[in-house]
Amino acid sequence: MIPSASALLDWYERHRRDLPWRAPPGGRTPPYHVWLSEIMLQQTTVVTVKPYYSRFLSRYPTIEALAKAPQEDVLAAWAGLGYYTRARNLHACAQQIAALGAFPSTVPALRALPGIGDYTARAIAAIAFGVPVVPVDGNVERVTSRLFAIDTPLPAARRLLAQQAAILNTEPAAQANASDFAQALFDLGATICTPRAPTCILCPWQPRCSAYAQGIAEKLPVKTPRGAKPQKYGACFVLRDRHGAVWLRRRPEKGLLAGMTELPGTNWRLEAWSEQEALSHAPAQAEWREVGFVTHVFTHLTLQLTVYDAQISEFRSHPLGEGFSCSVQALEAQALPSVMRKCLALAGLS
DNA sequence: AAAGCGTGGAG
DNA sequence: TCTCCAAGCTT
Repeated sequence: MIPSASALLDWYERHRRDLPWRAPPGGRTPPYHVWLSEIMLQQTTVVTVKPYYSRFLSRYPTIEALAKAPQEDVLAAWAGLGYYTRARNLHACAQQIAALGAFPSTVPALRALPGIGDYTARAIAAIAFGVPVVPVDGNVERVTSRLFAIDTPLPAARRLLAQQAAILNTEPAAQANASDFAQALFDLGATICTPRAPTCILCPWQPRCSAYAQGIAEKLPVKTPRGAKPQKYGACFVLRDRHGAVWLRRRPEKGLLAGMTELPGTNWRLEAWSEQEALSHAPAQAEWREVGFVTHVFTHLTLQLTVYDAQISEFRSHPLGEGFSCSVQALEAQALPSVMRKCLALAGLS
């Protein structure tokens, strides 16, 4: 039996979350805002996104303003949010859309843009343009797996769950209210059909939920466990001149933290570095002092950095490698990822 | 198509 | 401390 779309829409009308990128009932969020929020929300919580979203919109009120901005500035505005390829794709995407002259409104046209995959294309189409499609994100996968009691483990079950989710969309009420229906599914997953301890008592779809009937809602969806992440080691150097400025450099255009600003340092490897070996990678000869360690967990590795600091009189009187000088006041505007901000904080900066 | 790609918060 | 998680995309 197909759960009733109108039951969900009624529930949504009463319990919808008030979010910065969500228009009041009856209103419509501009596609630029929908798109920006969707990119920021990829693998990122609402609480984390909120301050970034409002800051980003004040800085780039229109997609044209974003398109014209230097990539460095966009990365700086994104610093701390993670998954920095999103920011690079966002910028490239803004330029493509600005060149088009209008925001694409169909799933295939959206899908062709950088940083927009199957999920995001459907989300923008449904939310901003009312196209009757269901965006299948983690919320919808969870809701669907419980509704139909699908215990095939993710990510193998992804296609099956997408097919089942499409069944939800066969009702006229769902198709006629595509924007609300999509967001209602998100809210159901975020507030009722939660990963742990779902509140099935309050769920508008509880009478039709197969997992609830079997008492296995909390066990779904099943996920294949992932392997342990390797531990890596590195060292970085906080070099200051007598004016207090810091020596920084830009990371390579590909790979981890691509294009972001960093402290100069060693590469990151599985084997720990001896002090002597680490210091041979220092940006200058100086009296280096070990400040301490920073541990940072990335998606696929754990990194331990040894932080050294030293002071010299003038940067230009030393043979420094690639890099640039940055005043302490200007650090905030740099595209410094969180791991680097931790290192700077340990050395007493920022 | 499996792996790479950030971060901070909750339990 | 540790594991899992949050509106996934790209190669």
